[in-house]
Amino acid sequence: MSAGVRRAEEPTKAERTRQRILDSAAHELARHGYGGTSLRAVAAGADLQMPSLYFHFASKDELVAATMADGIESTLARIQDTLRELPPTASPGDRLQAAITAHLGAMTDHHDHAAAVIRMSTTLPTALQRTHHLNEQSYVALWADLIRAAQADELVDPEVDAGVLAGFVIGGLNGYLDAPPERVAEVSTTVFALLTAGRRA
Amino acid sequence: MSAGVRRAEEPTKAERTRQRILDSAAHELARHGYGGTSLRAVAAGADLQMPSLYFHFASKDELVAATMADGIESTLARIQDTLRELPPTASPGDRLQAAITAHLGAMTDHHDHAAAVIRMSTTLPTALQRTHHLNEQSYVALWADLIRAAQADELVDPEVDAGVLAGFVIGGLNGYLDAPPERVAEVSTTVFALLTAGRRA
Amino acid sequence: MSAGVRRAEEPTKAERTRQRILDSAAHELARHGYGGTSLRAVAAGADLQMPSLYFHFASKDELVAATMADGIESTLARIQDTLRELPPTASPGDRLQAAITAHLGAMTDHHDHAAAVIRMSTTLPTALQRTHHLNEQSYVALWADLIRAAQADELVDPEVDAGVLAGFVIGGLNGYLDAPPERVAEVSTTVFALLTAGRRA
Amino acid sequence: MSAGVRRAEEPTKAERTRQRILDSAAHELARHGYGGTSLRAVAAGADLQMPSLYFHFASKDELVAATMADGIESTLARIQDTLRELPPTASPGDRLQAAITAHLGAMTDHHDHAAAVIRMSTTLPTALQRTHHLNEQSYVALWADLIRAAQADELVDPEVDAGVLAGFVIGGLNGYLDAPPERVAEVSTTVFALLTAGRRA
DNA sequence: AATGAATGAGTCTTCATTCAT
DNA sequence: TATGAATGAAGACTCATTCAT
Repeated sequence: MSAGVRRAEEPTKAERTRQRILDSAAHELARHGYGGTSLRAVAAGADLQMPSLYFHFASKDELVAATMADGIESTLARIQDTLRELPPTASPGDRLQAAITAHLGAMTDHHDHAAAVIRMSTTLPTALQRTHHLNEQSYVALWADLIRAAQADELVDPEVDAGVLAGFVIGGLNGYLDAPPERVAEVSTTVFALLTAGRRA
Repeated sequence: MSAGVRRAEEPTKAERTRQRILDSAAHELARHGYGGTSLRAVAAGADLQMPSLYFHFASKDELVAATMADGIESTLARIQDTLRELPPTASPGDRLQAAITAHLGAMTDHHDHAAAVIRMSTTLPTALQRTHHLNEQSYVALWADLIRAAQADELVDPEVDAGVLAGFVIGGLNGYLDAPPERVAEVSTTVFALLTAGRRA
Repeated sequence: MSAGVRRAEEPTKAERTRQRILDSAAHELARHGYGGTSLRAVAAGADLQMPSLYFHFASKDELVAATMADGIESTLARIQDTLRELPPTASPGDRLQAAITAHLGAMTDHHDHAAAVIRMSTTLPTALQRTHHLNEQSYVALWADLIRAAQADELVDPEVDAGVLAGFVIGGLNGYLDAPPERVAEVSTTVFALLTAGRRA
Repeated sequence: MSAGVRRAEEPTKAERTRQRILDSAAHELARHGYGGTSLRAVAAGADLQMPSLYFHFASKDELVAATMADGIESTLARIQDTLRELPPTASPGDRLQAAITAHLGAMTDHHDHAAAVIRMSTTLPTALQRTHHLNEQSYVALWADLIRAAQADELVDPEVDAGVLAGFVIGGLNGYLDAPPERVAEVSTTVFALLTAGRRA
């Protein structure tokens, strides 16, 4: 305790515990879904007794909501950071390719958090569904924008509906959730080739 | 009943009840996952008391396994029937297009059964995972074959790995699980266009 | 059914089934007690479906009562037959020794039936306790008579209360319920020697 | 509580609850056997709700095992304490007599605990049988030693097998489980007289 | 004489949650 | 900041029993 000066970078003990809980929750939720995840297991994974969770989260649903937010935000942030770091000269195609790689990378790097979001989605209690849908839609919108830019560039077939295609691509990519990290490059290339097939080498 | 001859088409009372249970189970499992599905709810959906389930299935796991088998088989059968009914002159492209439509059609027609299979997969207890994985693999193999035939015909880019692509397509299509039936045609066209983009109009 | 003449010695099909049920019930009751015995197991042991028991017995309690009566009666009958078959010249000591051997013999020959009676006694529902106690008392009385006769003959210490001793002997003998048949003779001799120790070789 | 020093004599709240549960379990098990004892009844007898039992015992079997251990240990301890407190000058006969009285006393003082052990023994699930058998054998061995000492002293007929006799005596004594306390003296005398009949006044 | 189908009450057990400490 | 002790509701599953066949 020792009344030290607290820097922003040094997380509180409470904050560290909270993160351990979120990690454990993601781990369990990814594997057992909402209904199959018990707080006992979450607590055990965070080296805590069950009631201690209530110091950090008011209820199971609040914990689940926080876990999902954590997962979505980190994936979104990753893609946005990746795009932002591209040189201004990057073409729509470069941006699309980078997004694909970033999405696959997020899935392998934060496997449990991504998996929790993807797999729990439909088994959520109605209270949590609404929030999830909004998040999902804004993510689809991000991809639709990327695709539209590529279509404007004639890199992707302009006939295809960008929204439909965005949903298809996200669903397809999510199928590689459990793929080993070393296949990321291959999948990324394959998917990009598919989207841009027959146009500009 | 009175000593009548039983035709194959007249299901037993037990068979009818069993099917009601499977339908109800699919409904619940699709919405709440394995861990979130209670036998009480399944029974209620089949107009039965909970213990009556045990006359037809020995345990929750056996019921879930039967539900999954039901779902997979009906989708597989649908695709295979569709392909079989195509004229012998049908090209690999026709077959691929027909499969896409059949998959989407199965998802909308047997929504709950398909959804149960797709959504439960990862939250299954380990005992049931094995069976599921085998089914899944044989389904992926079916699609890989369709794709390879199209590649031989130069309709799909031969550079792309057929297995990877099959997984991607299935994942992408499954994303339309909840899409309204009237969009099936649009999605089907879009996906086919995507796969064959830039080749033979 | 073939309208045959029925002799007293040829048991009806129903009678045979009933006996199979009683045997199976004794087997289960001896091993699991009243509360631990399920009718399903009893039926299985008699090669029947559970509801079929109700054709022969109106309820679980009636079946249990019949099983106990069966067990007690057969043991009582065995001892009485043994005593009756002794020559009129048999001494009280001979009769006592014969009874001991008969009791031990009944326990090994009709092991399950004897065990059911002995072990279930205290775990019975109150409705059945009464009947059991009456049977028990008349059995103790039989032994008290045998002991009193031996005391009159100065073969057993006349100072000892015959009732107390009868209870002790029965309890002691019942402890050998699971003893292997080949030890019957040894136990029988030991017990008789104990009762008559120091008197008339 | 207020930061007090905990003495060994002051049992924890948990320890007190645990003992109440054990007492209630003994009460129920003695009357209804393993299969007939419901945790609901045990909890009620301990002024608890059923699930609260699981804070103290992980399962029904663990509770039953603890109850049996409790019963056996307390009886064993009682006899051993009694023997230890005898003056060094006590003869084998004195020791045997004291053991008989101690066994009967334990049965009346800790009636339920003793009865639970005695009556449940045979209806136990196989998992618990093993432990019980070991306890039983060491108890028989204790008695066999006492008897052998008395035989060496010619107080008990040396011809008789000490092991067989020990089993017989324990079984016989256990028959008095439900005897009223005021008969303990009479039974004790009777049994001792029986064992030593015809020898040394 | 026996069974197939079903059920209400009850089994053991786990759940999310509370609250005093 | 965390835990020890407890609980009401619900979980899957088994029970004895019924009744039409």
